[in-house]
Amino acid sequence: MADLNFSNPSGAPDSRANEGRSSATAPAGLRWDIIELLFFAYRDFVGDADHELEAFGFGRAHHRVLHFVYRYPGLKVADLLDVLRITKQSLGRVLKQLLDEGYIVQKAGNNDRRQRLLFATAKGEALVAKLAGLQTDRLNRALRDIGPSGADAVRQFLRAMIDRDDPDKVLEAIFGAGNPTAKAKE
Amino acid sequence: MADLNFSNPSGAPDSRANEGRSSATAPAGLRWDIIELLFFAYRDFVGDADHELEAFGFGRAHHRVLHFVYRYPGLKVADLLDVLRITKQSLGRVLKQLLDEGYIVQKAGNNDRRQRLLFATAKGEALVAKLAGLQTDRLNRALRDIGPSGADAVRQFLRAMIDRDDPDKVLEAIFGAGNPTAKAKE
DNA sequence: AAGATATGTCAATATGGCTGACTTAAATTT
DNA sequence: AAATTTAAGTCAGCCATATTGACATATCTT
Repeated sequence: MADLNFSNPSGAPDSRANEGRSSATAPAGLRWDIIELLFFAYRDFVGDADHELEAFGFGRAHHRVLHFVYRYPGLKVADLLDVLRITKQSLGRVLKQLLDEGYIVQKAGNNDRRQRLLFATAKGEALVAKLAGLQTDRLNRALRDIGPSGADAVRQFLRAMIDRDDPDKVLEAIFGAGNPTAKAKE
Repeated sequence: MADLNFSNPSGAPDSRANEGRSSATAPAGLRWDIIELLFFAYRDFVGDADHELEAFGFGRAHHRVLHFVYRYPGLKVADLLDVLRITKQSLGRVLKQLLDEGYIVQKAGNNDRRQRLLFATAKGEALVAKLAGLQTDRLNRALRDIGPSGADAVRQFLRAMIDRDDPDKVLEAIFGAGNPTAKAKE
């Protein structure tokens, strides 16, 4: 195999992997370690679902749509656009497939019959629960060792990573109601 | 604006947002909350860099390449393919741009002159450090409130989220040497 | 009646993935 | 020395997912 380490076969500069800080900018050092851990953790986290989705001929985009429609039944198309931060045209393609194949249904709003309120069907629920199950398995494994207080720290960390200006409907639901966080909504 | 809540304008099923468990699979409930927090946290985390990259005419793919080349100087093309889990052809396009525009240079390996070892130039370092600075700012904000033990929990959680079978060179560096667990690294 | 809004759709384009086939140069094996 | 394997690069084309701009339709608001 040769050369499996990062030793320096060409006399070039040494690895910066363990520097802990860069010479370039931040006074207290850049958080290279967490930046990379987030990259790999998220890659493998979504990989669980990606693999399963292939069998259905779906991609990550279908998963995101189905997930939020299942979780927030009656979501409007406009809400979904806010949450996913994509354009109507991009959503249209994916949503049409999910509708055509019976994972989602639309109902006209009662107050405003222009609106198309979205709901997951039983078929849609089954798929989204299967995917969430895979991801939950990984999360449970990762949370097992750090205890309840660690899990709380993780939740608090993730919440604090999210932009709070201009929240969409889903974020309002997450941060608004029964979910007071470190500082709540401020 | 109308209808800013998730109340039920069409008599449809209630929101599942606060269920805590699904009727579908997992015995102890699916971790919907963390699944969603991860989605939003990662979306905003990479959004910091994405926005800045636009000004350079680069995309997320360029960032990933430049990041790992900077962090692990002398990385071979084959290593990069393992880490990013993309094909040679996909990498080729972005790598060529980064080479042409002077963010990365290649050197032939000493032991094996077929290899092209990759190094970030000063120009490349400046860009990658700028991007890491933006992401570090967000991380610092998020970690500030949970204290050192919370930060350790987050690190431990993220490490446990990553697949350990078939690790690439970078993961070997992260998990192998001076990084027995959530501690050390300094 | 006029205007604004919610959704859907057309056409064109870009990015970043993919596969398969092939070349070149250099290392390794026989 | 010759054959094979390996590392990298490239060509050609395909697909998924994103983009913008323009426009149609139905419906709500004024």
